[in-house]
Amino acid sequence: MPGNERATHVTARTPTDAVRDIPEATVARLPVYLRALTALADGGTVSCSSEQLATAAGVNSAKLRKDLSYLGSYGTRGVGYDVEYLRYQIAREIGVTQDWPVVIVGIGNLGHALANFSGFRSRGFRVVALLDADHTLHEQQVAGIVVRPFDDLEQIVRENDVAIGVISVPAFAAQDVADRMVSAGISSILNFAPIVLTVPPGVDVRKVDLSIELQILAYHEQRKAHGEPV
Amino acid sequence: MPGNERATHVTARTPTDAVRDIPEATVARLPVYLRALTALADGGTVSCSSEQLATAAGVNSAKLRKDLSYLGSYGTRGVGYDVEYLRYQIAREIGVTQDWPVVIVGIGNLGHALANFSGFRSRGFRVVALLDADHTLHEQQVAGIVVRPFDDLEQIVRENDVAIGVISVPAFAAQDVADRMVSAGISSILNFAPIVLTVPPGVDVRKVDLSIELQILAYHEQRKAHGEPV
DNA sequence: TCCGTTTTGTTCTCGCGTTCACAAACTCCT
DNA sequence: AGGAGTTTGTGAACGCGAGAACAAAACGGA
Repeated sequence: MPGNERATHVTARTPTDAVRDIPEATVARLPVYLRALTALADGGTVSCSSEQLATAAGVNSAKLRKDLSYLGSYGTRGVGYDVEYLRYQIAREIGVTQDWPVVIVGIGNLGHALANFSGFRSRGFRVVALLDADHTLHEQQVAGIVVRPFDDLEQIVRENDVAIGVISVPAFAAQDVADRMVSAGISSILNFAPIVLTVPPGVDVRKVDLSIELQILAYHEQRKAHGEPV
Repeated sequence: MPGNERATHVTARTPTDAVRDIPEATVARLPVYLRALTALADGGTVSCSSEQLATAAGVNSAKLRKDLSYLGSYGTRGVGYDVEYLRYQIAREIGVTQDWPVVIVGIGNLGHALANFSGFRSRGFRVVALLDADHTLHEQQVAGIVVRPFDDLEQIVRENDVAIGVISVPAFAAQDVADRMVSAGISSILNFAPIVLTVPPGVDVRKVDLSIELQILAYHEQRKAHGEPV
């Protein structure tokens, strides 16, 4: 995805700050590489070539090598990459060597699914709270975590130093939730509500939208059917 | 696909086929415009400028106009766009003026949430079947639809002319499900399993991956914290 | 009818991302 | 030790997308 217009990314950077900045397109692929490396490691693979890893990640090897080159030189020419070493380096670069605390707001069907999603814990995230405005849900346990009132947001963010929030409420409530999150100190939001969120500069928003994905598929599907009569 | 590596898009096009081909980046935004127009129409707005619509869709107006220009000239200079007319034109271009039949495979937590997702019906899709290999789920109703055995896939695809499949099974089962879908005749897949699917040319795959989205946020979050001490 | 105002549709330029192609560097074998 | 074979890391070319800027077209008022 060129540029990646899904993320509203605003970062203040000081001139002295000589941190390599990694292209957004590359950042979006690092998690894929990380997962592929984890799978290789689980399978007992100790070392791999860029070709192998690229295949596992579903990209071509030139792109993979260029992406990795932004992080540094972690391979050995003529040999390949040490799986465990590279895995750690990518995890460190992404920032998932320790767990990030996350709050989920909106415990409907989707919120349930998210709370139960095992990938959270295994991939560098920890759900510290489930919130919902509906008081009939409070005190209920979901995935071993008790659902609390939405108004507890500020307290929870403060106490757990939460930076990432997940919004899985209906569209009409999403902007309000986002506003409260931002004012509580959250600066990265993953939004499942089908609406365009407005947030101040410095806050990152990524959206996941089922109907958009389906409609993109529908477009191509229509093309196939139309282009060549089967 | 250079524009969007999330979709494996292979389309055979005949030389005589003079269908405008719309850039992938534009295709990905059309559903957003469609939604914004629907919201405007619901709010009673009859006509709007590119500026208004762009704001509602969260893009800048130049980009919006350029995107729309790929579809044709549906606006009036000095006036703007007729909301209902433009909405229909975009829906037609995407191919959601009629409903697309969809099957969902994997009725766990996420599958439940997807089955209950109201946006399906309202945005051009119709869930014709819920499938799961776990026979303890069969005969159960989810969102008013009875869960059927995975082995019914071929029959269902044939009888309902299904082109789009949704995969919400665990990662280890996803490739098998995809293979079965493809051989049953499905040519567009929305994959929620955290794995890279391999499919033959001509089949589109889009993936939705929660941990990847979170990890991208984590990367930027780490940067913010590191770059400037709050 | 004519002119000013508004807003679209399009052209142009710039920057980013992808890919190719190759030099550098490492291993292995003789 | 030296050469053949591998594989990484990167410089350069190319193509696509974003945004600015402007010409074309429609409307309204005098």
